[in-house]
Amino acid sequence: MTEQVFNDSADPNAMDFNAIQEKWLPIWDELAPFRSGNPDDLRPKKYVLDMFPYPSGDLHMGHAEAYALGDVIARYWAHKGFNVMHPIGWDAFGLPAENAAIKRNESPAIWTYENIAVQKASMRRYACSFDWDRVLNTCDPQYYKWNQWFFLQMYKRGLAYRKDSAVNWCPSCQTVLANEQVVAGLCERCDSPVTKKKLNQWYFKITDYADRLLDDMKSLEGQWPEKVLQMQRNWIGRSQGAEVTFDIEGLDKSVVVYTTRPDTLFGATFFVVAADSELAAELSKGTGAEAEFEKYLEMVKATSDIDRLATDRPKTGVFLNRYAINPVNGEKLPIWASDYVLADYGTGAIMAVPAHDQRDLDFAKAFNIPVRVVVQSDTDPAQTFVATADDGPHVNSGPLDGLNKADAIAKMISILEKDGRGKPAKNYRLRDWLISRQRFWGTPIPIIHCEKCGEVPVEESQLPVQLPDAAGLDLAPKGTSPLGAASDWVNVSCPSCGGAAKRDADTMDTFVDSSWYYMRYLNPQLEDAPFDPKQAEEWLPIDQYVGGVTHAILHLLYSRFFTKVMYDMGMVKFTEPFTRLLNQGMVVMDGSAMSKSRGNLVKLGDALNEHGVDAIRLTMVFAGPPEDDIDWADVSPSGSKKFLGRAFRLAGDVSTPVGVDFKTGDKALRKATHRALNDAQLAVETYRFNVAVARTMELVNVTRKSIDSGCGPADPAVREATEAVAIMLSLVSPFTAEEMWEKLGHKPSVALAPWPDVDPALLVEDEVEAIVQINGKIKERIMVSPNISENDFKEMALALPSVAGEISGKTPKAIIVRPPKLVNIVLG
RNA sequence: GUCCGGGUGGCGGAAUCGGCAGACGCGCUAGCUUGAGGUGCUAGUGCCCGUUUUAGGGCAUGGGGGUUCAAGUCCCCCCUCGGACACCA
Repeated sequence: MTEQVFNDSADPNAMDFNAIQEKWLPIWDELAPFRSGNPDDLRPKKYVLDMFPYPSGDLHMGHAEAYALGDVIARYWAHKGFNVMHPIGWDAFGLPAENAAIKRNESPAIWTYENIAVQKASMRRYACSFDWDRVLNTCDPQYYKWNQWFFLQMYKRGLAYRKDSAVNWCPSCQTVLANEQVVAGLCERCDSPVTKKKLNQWYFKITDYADRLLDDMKSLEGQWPEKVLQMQRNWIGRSQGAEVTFDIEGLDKSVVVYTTRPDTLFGATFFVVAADSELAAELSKGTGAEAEFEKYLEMVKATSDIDRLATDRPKTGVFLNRYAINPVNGEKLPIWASDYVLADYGTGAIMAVPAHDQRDLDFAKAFNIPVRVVVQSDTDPAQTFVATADDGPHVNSGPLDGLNKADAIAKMISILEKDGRGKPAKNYRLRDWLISRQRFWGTPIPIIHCEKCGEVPVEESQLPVQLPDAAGLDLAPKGTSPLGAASDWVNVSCPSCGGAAKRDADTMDTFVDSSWYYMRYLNPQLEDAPFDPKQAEEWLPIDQYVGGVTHAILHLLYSRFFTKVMYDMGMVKFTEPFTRLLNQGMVVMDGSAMSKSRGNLVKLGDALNEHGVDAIRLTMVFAGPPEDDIDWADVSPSGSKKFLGRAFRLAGDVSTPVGVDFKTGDKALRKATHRALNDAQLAVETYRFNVAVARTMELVNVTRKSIDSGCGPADPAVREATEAVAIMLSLVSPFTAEEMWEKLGHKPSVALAPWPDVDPALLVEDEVEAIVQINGKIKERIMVSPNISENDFKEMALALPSVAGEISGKTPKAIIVRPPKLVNIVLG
């Protein structure tokens, strides 16, 4: 409301941002400058993609930053003559819609489509350069049909399977979670402590692709943030080592362990099996230790995941009254059960080498188990209780004595292989992707369970398996899918035998939806395939992906997996979906994340009402490097607005007609213009958008000076500069740029104006400032030709009176000459 | 604990190769414009010392060391902040 009071409507050069927003939006709707589907379009293609939003309420400041940055890139490539595809859609399945539906007692679809409409209107207002002909919603049956289709292809290829397993269970959401959705023992969505539950669930076999997911990252190096690559590497967690087979004393059975340090086998002094493994139960039988073991196991089961993850948790365990035989020296190693060994990693059993593994040492200390050093080092783990992991000569290790780590590992593996007691092995942290969810608002799993025939896939011709009407269904979380109660829907006849059967009532993890959505944008309406392979060949892979780092593992890993599966199916010819990735930072307030509860929430709508779309976009882009967080307390939208006014006023001052020959214009201003264009394009291409804006500001400043106290408004160079400003500014603040473009006498839209060619001749300076140093201290500044010869430069420096005076009598020790930048005379 | 990033004025941040540290902006100060200003414009603004008109000098990119004619940039050690992972054998 302050706006009306201070709105300077008397000044004909002032901009009323509300008016120009209202003016241009309908014109842009009409012109659709970012439509990318024209088959006759011969421009080379670029695919720029922003991560699609989840439709929970209106857009917020975070969206505003991400979309401003994506827009700079998309608009830039359009100016550079590319046919840019920049689509948007909605990640529309998921829990918030379902929770809202429960609260409002209506279908999740209503809430979802309402929010989509709100967000879509905000995106239009925000001048996002989206291609509105390509929109998709993942909750539309035309979309999720293809989730089901992909599921069936996975199933055919043995990549979708069901198994019984202790899965992560969120007691609050009442559904299972993928490993990736458990953060520090808590549910990613609601922060409730996650528990374990034995369930039969569907998985995608992402572990089959572990090596490729890891190795193919080579091609992403330098294109993706190193941080994201590192996180994915850690998540996949490949390790190299060996499997070693131990016999069990008194049992006709052997147990295999996985170790990364087979070279320390002579240092093993005990043996541990995961307390919650089948193996532990089996080994404890008939030893007299069963009762002890059962008691311990109960305790372990009662321990929550967060407690298990506590850093300094003391080691616990129970001796099973059994011994494993060390295959290299025949020693008897006591077998313990403990929860520090995980049942689902490696083989669930380990050889314990306390001298060289901290966890084993902690355990040995707790239970008074001997420590035997087999790799020499300065400190003694038995005394310091710090395990040594350094390289060094092996001792107490028979044939390995004297060898270093690498040689000892190789030798031990060859010894074990010869005896048939072991072999090289790899292990991964990555687990298969659990995709079943016990909730309503998701893609139904296209499987029918028949008592006679088992699991029967739905015929492809019968897809989509549509969600039933939510009306009459109880969506409240209760541990089993609400779909199970939709009797008309769930009861079907078996496609195989025709007998009574039931649909699988679970729905898919919504990350399935987002694993391939970027391909659907090619033909969102296509009916007989997920996408047109010809279009895929033209547009994919994505040239530039923009989104938050929160998806560093989940979405980006799953998408890479899907792409590789599609490659194997012959559907696409590339193996990585996202060629370049930009992770924008967050918008925070006073150092912490904005939230209603903290009371530091800035509403995007309020910010736009107060400062206008252009100023907010400019503020987002100019605040700093895109990867860094923006603290809204540190930035100045009113400063942005002021600059936009300055830029806009240039257009009003230009007095030459459209088409005037720039070549006759003021040379200094022309140079500034071409320098700015050159620097800005380089900056945009290297994600230094804030620097591109700074160069635009500089050009505005020198143009102002030229008009007021230089060549004057009638000089053609002023038009050239102002047109360049309009085009550079259109990346960030399209309304102002469009208004300038019109004032300059051009037809809309400035978005379609080609980026002016930079004249290399104008980038060359006639004279540059050089510095003359004596002993590294600046003495003089002189103007020299940029291609001055080394000798001329040196002579010129030495001839300077002040320099000559200082040298007089002394012989310089060295004269460093770097034309045309500096001369450094070292007197010593 | 392990692995990644960072640390530059009062603030956000610039700085292809090692070559003028602090671009651009915010804020601040003074002045002009204005009935008024939260507008516009002009000038100034890293820190310290010095300068009656006449002026220059020193110190500065978390700290310490090193390489170099020359270091924000390269090397070593340390401090510190942030993020990710966290019993993965």
